Amino acid sequence: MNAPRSEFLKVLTERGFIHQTSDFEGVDAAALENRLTTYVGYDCTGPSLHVGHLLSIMMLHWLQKTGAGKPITLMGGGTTRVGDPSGKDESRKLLTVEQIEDNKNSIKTVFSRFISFGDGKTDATMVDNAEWLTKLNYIEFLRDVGRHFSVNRMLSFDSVKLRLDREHELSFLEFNYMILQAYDFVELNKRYGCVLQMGGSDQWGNIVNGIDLGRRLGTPQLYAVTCPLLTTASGAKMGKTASGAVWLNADMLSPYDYWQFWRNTEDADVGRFLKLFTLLPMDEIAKLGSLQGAEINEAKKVLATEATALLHGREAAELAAETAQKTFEQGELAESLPTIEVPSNILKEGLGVLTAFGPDYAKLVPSSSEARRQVKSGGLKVNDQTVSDERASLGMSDLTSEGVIKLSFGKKKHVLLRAV
RNA sequence: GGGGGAAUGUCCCGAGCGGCAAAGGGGGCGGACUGUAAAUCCGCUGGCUAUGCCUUCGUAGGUUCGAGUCCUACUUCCCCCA
Repeated sequence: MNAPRSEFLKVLTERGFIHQTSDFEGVDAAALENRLTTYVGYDCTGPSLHVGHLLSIMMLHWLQKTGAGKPITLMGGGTTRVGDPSGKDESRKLLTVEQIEDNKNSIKTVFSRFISFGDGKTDATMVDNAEWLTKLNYIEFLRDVGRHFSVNRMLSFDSVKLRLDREHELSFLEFNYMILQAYDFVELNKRYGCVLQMGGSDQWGNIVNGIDLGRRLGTPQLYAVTCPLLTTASGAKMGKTASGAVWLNADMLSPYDYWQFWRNTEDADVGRFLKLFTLLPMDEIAKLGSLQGAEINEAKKVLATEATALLHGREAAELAAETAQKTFEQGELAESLPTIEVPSNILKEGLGVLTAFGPDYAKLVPSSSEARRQVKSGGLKVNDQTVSDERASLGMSDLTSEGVIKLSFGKKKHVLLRAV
């Protein structure tokens, strides 16, 4: 792999986005000529994307910023009805068409934070593969596209092999997923002149299938670029918190919690994440990354604020930083912590601690039983006092002078109950 | 087509003479130590209106006071013989 000549690949390479490329020089050349129309596909399996998707979104961001080409965000309105078997042990429950539509609309909102849409040459476009996939005619499709796929070869792909090796069911429906994704690539080439597909490294096989299909169907040369699968330095899959995935939609995960997620990055990951998830110049990142010992906390704060600012805006990021500073460094009560409203008449009657921490109110623990266990191990606090009696109840007298009750789970997770 | 084996706690792997909320790991969570880090050590790891009740061992029935455990059928997978 020679040094890239295009700004686009230079940025991607030095920031650590690239896992594999099908033809580095080819992509480089297309980027130099600013004709690197590129797509990334997003399934509509959930109501929000999560940090795992962020890498590919950032790649589209750089694509646009360096002027290398036009970004296309492909919503998998059609493919989600089939379900990608990659990396999963079991097939997902089939989502209804309505659910998929809802998810799609909810997911869509995030992209405009990172790339700008419009009609200009490098403005991004959003398309939905339901547009063409739902209109396919089975027999025609088999004859035109299906004949180019070898089942022998399909069986050798990891996404399929994993299921077979583990003796798990793989339905014919899912087996078709890679064919549809390959077809998407070709279709996007025809419609938009798209020549590059990017995605996570688990998508490599699917993307290469698209390139092969394109060659057989006579498209210009297509390319693949994949980014590494995100793991933390200690090997854990990245993107999970106590309360689930690290969502990108603000209504699924507050900017404060999002900031916290980045703030808790492992030491060894700080430099890498700054390169991937912020737009800070490389020399500044190098400076931050070289901090040692406790000083590295400063770099983590920068990472948290910059990453949050990208997604939720500068103002929300700084508020989150400030909230964290009050809560963690000054030990004060920050009123900007995530807040749950509780009708005052419920407080007057007394609200059981277990219930208050549970899924009906603070949502800090998933069940009363879990709350009970946490009381035993000293993990729950009310107004910074460890809860020792699981039968205690919260009342109006627990309200602080600010009119709230601070509930804490562990050392890091805090929620305010506010009487209304 | 015939014969033999397997499916376990809805994160994963995996023990389980008929008395089982079910051994042991991994992962996760909490506590201690720290720097809101890692490593290490300790505890927890089905739900609930909770000294009790309810739901869990591929699916559906059956035997039994009692079934993850025995029987029958079905589903899926693996191995051997054709």
